[in-house]
Amino acid sequence: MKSTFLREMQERGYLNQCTDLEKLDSIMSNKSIPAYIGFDCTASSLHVGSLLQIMILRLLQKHGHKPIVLLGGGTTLIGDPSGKSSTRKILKQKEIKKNISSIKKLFEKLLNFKNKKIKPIFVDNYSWLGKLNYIDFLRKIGSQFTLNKMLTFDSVKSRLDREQSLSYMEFNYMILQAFDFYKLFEREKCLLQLGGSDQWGNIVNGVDLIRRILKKDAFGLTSPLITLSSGAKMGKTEKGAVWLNEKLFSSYDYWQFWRNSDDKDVHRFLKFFTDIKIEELEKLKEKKNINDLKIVLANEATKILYGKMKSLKAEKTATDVFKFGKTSENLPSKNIHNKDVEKGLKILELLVDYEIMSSKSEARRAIKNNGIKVNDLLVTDENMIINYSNFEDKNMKISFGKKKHFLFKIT
RNA sequence: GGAGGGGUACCAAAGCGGUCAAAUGGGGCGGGCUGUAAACCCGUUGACUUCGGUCUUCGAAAGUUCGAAUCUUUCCCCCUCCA
Repeated sequence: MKSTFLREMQERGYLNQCTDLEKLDSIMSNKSIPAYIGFDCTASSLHVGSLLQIMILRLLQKHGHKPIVLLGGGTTLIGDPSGKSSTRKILKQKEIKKNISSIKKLFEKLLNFKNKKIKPIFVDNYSWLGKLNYIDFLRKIGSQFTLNKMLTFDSVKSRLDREQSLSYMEFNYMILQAFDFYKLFEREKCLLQLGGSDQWGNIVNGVDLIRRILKKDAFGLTSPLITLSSGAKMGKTEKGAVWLNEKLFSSYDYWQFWRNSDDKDVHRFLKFFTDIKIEELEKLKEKKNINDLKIVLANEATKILYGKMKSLKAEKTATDVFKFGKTSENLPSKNIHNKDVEKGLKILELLVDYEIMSSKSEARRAIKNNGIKVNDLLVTDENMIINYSNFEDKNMKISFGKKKHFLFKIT
């Protein structure tokens, strides 16, 4: 492969399927092109499930191509049926707008805005989808799609095969996404759409549409679906989704997320989710054992999202807590009122009130199972009262299990 | 439209008048071992509790009964076969 972008895509394992790899290679090796990835705006942030796509956008920039970030304000109103077994709840337009602006901020952290030539373009497909005239659209675009073909696409077929209902609205999703590509091709000369392998059908439809109407070549490229070695989908933990937003998922937890990767996932993840060069990775693999590589992974991944400072801080906190068993200032902290401490607070109430446990029953259970520690001392009595004597320097550490630690500070 | 089958906890699935807050498996959580891993082992998995119990749950509502996840009626939803 001649194109440096495609070569690195392949080396890093981002490459799954391409509509015409050879031709794309010859184009990309000759000039800089705009390429786009669409993102759903169903939540106020993206989670690690979308991280691979973000890494690909970064890679585009690294090799001198211009990324277009499509935030699907229009398509999110419809809901992509790909890979879903049932219709999702449909969001209000207002929420989607809010989500878009919040997701945009995330990209501002992750992409390069300094170099004018490759500065990302943000587009919201509502700006064209929202204005469509139904009849015109059917005549111009709808006529290019045959039902025969649409019914063969996985996203449609799997729903029908399993006799799960698929609304006419959702059925139209792929046409809208195809239309997006067509629009971006016209407006921004966007030659390439990237996406996860579940987007293949949608992407191919766009490529076809451009060929039919404009008689021009466009390309589609998908990345593999990343799963954990356990087979689970990436990005869900006991805390819920691993969000790429510090308000929803702290940088310390984010660091921990990577640190706790399965051995079998570490090498892949280093390639997928860090900026470390492939050759350097090979050397690292020889130098470090798997457990230390996890620290490298956590550091590098956290660095990309939250910067070097926060990454170092998270590592230091982790070393303090896990290696030295110390209480670290940087643990997730909770403020506790002076008057509560003065009165004395039952441990059960404290655990529930400060959202470490979701109910008193759960808290009781945790204590019974030796899961709760106050300042590293096992709590054996569920009626224990927390007061000043538990604080040292206005600080108290409460631990649930071996990994979840919280620092309580008196205010 | 006709004939059957079914909706049970996070998921799958048993129970088919009391002993059912509901077997079993998966998942989750905690403990042990370890490397903050995997595998394995143990415990736990509705809420509240003065630890005696109490309250709310088996698609929804009404009923029969001393007593219902279990029986009856109506309604909603899903599946299979026929048209």
